[in-house]
Amino acid sequence: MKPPRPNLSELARHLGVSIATVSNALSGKGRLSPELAKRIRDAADRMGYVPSQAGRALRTGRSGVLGLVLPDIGNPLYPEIAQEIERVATNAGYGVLIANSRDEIAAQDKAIFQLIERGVDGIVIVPRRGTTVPATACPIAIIDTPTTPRNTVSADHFEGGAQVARHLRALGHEKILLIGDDPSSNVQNARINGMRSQLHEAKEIETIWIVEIEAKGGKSCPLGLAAWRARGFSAFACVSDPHALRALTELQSAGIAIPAEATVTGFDNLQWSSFISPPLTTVKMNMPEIATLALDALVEAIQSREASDDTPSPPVTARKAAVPMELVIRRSSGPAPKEQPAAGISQEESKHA
Amino acid sequence: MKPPRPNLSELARHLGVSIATVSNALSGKGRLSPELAKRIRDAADRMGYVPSQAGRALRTGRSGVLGLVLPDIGNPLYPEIAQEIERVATNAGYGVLIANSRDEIAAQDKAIFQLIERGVDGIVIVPRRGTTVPATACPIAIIDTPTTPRNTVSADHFEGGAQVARHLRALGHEKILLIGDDPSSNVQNARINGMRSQLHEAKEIETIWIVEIEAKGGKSCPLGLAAWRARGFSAFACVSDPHALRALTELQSAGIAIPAEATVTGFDNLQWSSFISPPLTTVKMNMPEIATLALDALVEAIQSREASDDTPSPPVTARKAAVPMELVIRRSSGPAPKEQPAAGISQEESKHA
DNA sequence: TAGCGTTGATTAAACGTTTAATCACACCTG
DNA sequence: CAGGTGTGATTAAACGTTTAATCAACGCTA
Repeated sequence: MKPPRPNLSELARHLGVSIATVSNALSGKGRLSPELAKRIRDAADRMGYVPSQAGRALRTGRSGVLGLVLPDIGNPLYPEIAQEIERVATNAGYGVLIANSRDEIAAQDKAIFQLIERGVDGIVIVPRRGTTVPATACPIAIIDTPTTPRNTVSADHFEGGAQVARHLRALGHEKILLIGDDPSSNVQNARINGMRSQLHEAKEIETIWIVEIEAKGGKSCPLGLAAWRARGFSAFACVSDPHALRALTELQSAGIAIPAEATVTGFDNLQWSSFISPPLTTVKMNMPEIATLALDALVEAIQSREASDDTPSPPVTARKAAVPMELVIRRSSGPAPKEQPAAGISQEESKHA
Repeated sequence: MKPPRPNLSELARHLGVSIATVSNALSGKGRLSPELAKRIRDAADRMGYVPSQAGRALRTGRSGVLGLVLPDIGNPLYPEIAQEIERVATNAGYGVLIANSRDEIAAQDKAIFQLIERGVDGIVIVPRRGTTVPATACPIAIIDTPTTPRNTVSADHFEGGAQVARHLRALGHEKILLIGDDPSSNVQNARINGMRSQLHEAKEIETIWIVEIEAKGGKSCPLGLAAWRARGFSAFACVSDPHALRALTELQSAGIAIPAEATVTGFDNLQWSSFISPPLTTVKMNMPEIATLALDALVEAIQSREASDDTPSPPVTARKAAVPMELVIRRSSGPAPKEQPAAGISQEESKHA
């Protein structure tokens, strides 16, 4: 009842062989007879041997752990990223250490440093908007936007925006309001630029930023969308599902029917977007592929670093930098209403099922 | 330009002292003159010394890493938990390794095992509904519900439910629909039981489970809430914000005004719940305190385990098992409508601002 | 039969840290 | 001045693994 956790020497002693032989048998590296190898492997899992990561890490210089830096774990956008990174990493034999940069400019660098201190073999970073990732001694993959200077791989936010815009044009919308949250976000700008790229012939395109509105109206204040509707804007294209949700409920509770009287679209296909009423038209990232590309590149860099020096090097590059997004058409988007409502229309009028 | 990562012996050689002295100076453990200690510390961070976790872990037997097992990282409920655990753990000098049990019954055990394999010092588990956590060789904290047998600490979901119910009663609601997702969830049952505990004198209380409705109607199908409204149910109390969102939008798009004609409440105070229209009345967990309690207990267990044996022991117990929840009253809840609408009412009628 | 290549196993060093044990030395005390 | 007490530093072992180097034994060939 002494050793609930045998180690290599325990095993070796018990079997009457050397430590190296046991190590070789379990890793399949050295030369040894097949029958002895099998005998050792059997004994190993009979005795419940589990290798010490610490010992291995010390010897090999690699910990088998990757770091994941997220701007704000609480933000509903990132869990899906975390989920996929974790899945792919686990498949590749890596553990994932999380770090939260809490959306603060300094916290990101500190988080990265702490991960390195913990001995991670590589880091995946979803950068806080507008920050630059410091050069580090271990390989780094950056997931931001395809046009961000040192980006490794990301969704093609621009093309995703273009898809939304084409969808809205096909539905006949002429006056479209683009709703962003923060103009300093690379991702949001890419999406908005993508939308604008397809809307040159539209009658009127405007962009509003929620942080600017909230700076005046206070946190969670109304966005005044009913007024935009009254001015004839029939489509409200948001840079993320939570904002679409905000728009959708604000319009609904102002008595404007979706999609009959106004169209609302989002981005990211968050879990609840499919079961609200009406279900939200949105754009989905191919996170499994993004995660796979990022981690493939990262793992390759880690392995090639093998016996090399470890001077800071630029972020790794993936086989493909931009992964297409997928437009998910649901019922929150519909044909532009025929009649242009007169300006100053009351919220109470014009109601259909 | 050779050594971007000096180690203790490098430092020692450079300073002309022994390795042990350097170690002592940096840890403040042994006996040495203050001025030498300072000289060593200065040199250490001038040369950019960063200790090897691997070496330390091997020697001390502790990795400084905790594992966090979540049922489904993609679920919007868990990120906040992850965020707070990460925060508290970082403050306590621990790293957090995440593991996803993907809501599968087997994956949870595998995830736990993998964490142990990676050498974590302790594990925080938010158990998948209805599973039992296996006994392990390292300390474990379980966050589920206060009444779950081996629970360490959690929000007082029952009392939270009671608060919602008292709020609804105070508003005059007599016919209340409780909306759950999955009856096998401990948390959801606790919340529902808590609500029921305060509703004995109410006229009519019913509970519906979304998984059962979807089993018939398909994923994301309507819940048929307008019909319940027509039967006179004026309050729809959901076990989580996403379900409340589903209910709220379903009612709104059926032309039922919130809160004038129906009240909707949720749980968990997710980020978007404050800025939808109307803002959602919900109940908030005190995650910072829960995380603190769980980690305090865990860290204490880790330290007391010091030189002790490492036979499996039951989950750690916290100073306080149930942390009160906080009712957040917003505009989605309002007084019960005066007139009881006649049965079979059409969705089109009875509309106010 | 001496020499050689191959096979199957062992020896020993190394990774970087912590820490108990030791040591040299100076200072006090009886 | 012998013996005891601190002080400030060093020595050396240990954690568990990987792996290059070594070695014994054996079957071949020359």
